[in-house]
Amino acid sequence: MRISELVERTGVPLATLKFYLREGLLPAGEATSATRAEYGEAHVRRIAVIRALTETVGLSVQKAREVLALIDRPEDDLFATLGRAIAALPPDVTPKSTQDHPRARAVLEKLGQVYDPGFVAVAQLEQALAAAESAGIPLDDARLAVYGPHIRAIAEFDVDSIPREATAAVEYAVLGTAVHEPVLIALRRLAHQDVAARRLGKKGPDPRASKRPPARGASSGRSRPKES
Amino acid sequence: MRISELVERTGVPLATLKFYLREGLLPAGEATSATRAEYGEAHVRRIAVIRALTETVGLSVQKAREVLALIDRPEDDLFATLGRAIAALPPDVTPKSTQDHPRARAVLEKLGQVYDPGFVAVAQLEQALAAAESAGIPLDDARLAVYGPHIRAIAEFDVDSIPREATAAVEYAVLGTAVHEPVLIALRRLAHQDVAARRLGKKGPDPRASKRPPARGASSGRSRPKES
DNA sequence: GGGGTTGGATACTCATGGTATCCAATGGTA
DNA sequence: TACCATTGGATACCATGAGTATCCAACCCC
Repeated sequence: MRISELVERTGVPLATLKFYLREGLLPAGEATSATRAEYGEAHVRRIAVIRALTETVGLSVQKAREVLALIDRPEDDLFATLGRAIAALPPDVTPKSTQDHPRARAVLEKLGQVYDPGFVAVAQLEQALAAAESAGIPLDDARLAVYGPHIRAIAEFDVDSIPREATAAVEYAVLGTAVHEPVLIALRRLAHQDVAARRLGKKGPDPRASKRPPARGASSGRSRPKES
Repeated sequence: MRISELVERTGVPLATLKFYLREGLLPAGEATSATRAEYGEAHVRRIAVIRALTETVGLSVQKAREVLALIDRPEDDLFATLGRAIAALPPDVTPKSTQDHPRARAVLEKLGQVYDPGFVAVAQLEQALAAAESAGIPLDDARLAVYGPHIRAIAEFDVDSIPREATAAVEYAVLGTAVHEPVLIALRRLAHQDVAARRLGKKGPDPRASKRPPARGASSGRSRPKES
């Protein structure tokens, strides 16, 4: 298909597609002449991934390019590739990687995970812990004892669901890590609202008591208050 | 203390503090004369929160101001305030709020939570689900069955740990929601790496052996769920 | 064979998030 | 009391990022 059809199919403006082409996010179509190139379904999909990465995951064009490059030319080592992908994900961490990450180390030790300062995610965790601390809400042991196992269970499912085949595995792992984060965050926010509504005696026709009803399939509440 | 001391204490440049003052993120000090104002510990803390919100949580100055305003002048309704805070958190969602959110609705129904299109977080979830889908990794039932309960358990702990006292509750809830998100994300990334190392035979930047037994609740690695 | 796409290059715009200058009033110190 | 560095406040400036818009010349298809 021609580029104008890509515009129609994806809803992305022509100028923006040209920008993605320029920036190397979107591979060029197959040139059929000096002024014509042929694009395929792969381009449509790629554009959707670009938008997902930039708009929803919140990556800069630069970071999105790095992630896409990992998918396009996966290193043989899934583990290292995953590490590189994580380095491209927010929050950006200042490359003082040589330094010690005391909070992260303490947390990882409590979780029984290896502390390796070479992991970018360790620096990200350190930064997040420091931020929580300076906001006056440090991650105490009780909270960690809750967060740790639940997050680990999620991560185990994630890793188990990675396909075996090497190329697919990289793409699945990299995109899955990035793209499910906003889902988890949104689920937590909604759960907060749902739990808060039930616990804190919500106004409205839901005078349910403080005990949590079965989480799955147990609908029956309705009409939760809306914010603004 | 004078502003120069704030600079020392926080490490934030004077020009930047003036910028925060201008933008209304940081309240003015108590003026003692036309060219002198007194700042206190509260200002030091506020600056730390501003940095946490902008650098780690990734809020724009505009959004950070909204969140801080909620903390400074909490509405009487914790629930509504929390909703407003969530609306300031990324990802930014296009305000087509009237519209239907089919994916989010389906997910919430499966979780037994109420679907209320008025929640900003519902639109955020819809966007995240759509992004996952277009990246080729939709949230299938099996994954939801894992994510849902674990996230809910986390959310229940979060809500239970909100202090009773009204003013403190708002600050705690708002900052806690925002500031623990990067922690959870970092924990998941590290858990991915840890689980992957154990499952797939580790070869990271650190050749240290993985001597720990298969961690909690682990089923050994099969793979292949992928149903995209 | 001519008008409407293209590809490719270049230039421009807009919003953010700071920085830097300038100024005039201080006010602590000598 | 003189004086100069420090403030607050206002305004101007700058760098980056993410597109947008324009041009142009080569095409293609009708």
